[in-house]
Amino acid sequence: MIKGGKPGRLTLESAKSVLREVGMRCTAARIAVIQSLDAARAPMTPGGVVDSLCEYGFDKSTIYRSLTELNEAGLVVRLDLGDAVRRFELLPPENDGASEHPHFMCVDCGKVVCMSGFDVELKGRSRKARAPGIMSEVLVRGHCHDCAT
Amino acid sequence: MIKGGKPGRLTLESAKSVLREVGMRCTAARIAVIQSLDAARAPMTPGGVVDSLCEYGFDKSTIYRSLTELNEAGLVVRLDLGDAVRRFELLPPENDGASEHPHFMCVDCGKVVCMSGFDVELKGRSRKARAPGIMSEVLVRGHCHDCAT
DNA sequence: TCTTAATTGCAACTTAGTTGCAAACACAGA
DNA sequence: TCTGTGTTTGCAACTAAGTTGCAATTAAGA
Ligand SMILES: [Mn+2]
Ligand SMILES: [Mn+2]
Ligand SMILES: [Zn+2]
Ligand SMILES: [Zn+2]
Repeated sequence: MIKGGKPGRLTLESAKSVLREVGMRCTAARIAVIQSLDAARAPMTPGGVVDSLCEYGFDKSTIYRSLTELNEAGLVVRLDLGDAVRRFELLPPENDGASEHPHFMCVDCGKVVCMSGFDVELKGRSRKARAPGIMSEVLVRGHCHDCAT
Repeated sequence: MIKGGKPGRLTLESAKSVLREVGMRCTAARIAVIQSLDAARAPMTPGGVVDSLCEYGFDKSTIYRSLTELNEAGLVVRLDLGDAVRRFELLPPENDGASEHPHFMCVDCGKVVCMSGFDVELKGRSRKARAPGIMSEVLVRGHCHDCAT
């Protein structure tokens, strides 16, 4: 439970404790990356994180490395949302696996939405249709309400 | 209806007629791209097409341009399958829209499978859950049967 | 405070994809 | 079949994202 933070905003202290919990050193770059991801309402591209933090003097290689490390540590998920760019999303604290959810991306405006309230069902049209594997992540592309005519 | 071709293989003549139907000139590069996509059993990355055709002397810029043009002409769909690489897939002749289907990509081995026999249903967990837009393309990621332990 | 391994900034590098332009080409019409 | 014209190509140079090696800096435990 985070105290003193605005809703949806990690405090400096909670960002630090989240790093310590996974055995990573608390560095300015990692904290900045976590806070940048936390401030965003949708998954961010690496370039977006770089843009948002380079102006504070962080190097792009540091940011790329931080994103990779945070992902390997399980604090951040790396999403492949299908516009030829990777995106990173900060997992909620005490992630119990329930945070997996489909994502929607608008093919017109590029907007990405977390479909946290949705389940996905794949149904074979014929009896013999067999799924090619075990589903772990779903991406839906289409036209968002703003872009649908 | 194509005559004289092996199943699933476009003849030279049918590749040409497909180009003429959409008002494009029949050039060696475009025919080669169409045949390369046709020979593949799964959507191809631009790099894959480049690799398969560069050795015959085609330039990579020509191949990239051909893929874009074939896509704009509606002969080829461009899929964004979520590994930060675009893929291209030749549409079947007399495409009636029924060729839209979900795709599966294995997060371990990268294999891509066309899930032509499947429908996707998105169900909101609560009554108020509203889809963020109109679904047009679905990608499922996961572990294929070969890679699942 | 000191020590040491982890992390950073930098600059050079890699690789996919794009672009401008002159030469080559497809094809409609003669 | 030949020709004229607009289209397409190959080339080489370029752009932009992401990666890498390494010396300098820093976090954190002793
Ligand atoms: Mn999400
Ligand atoms: Mn397909
Ligand atoms: Zn939109
Ligand atoms: Zn696999």
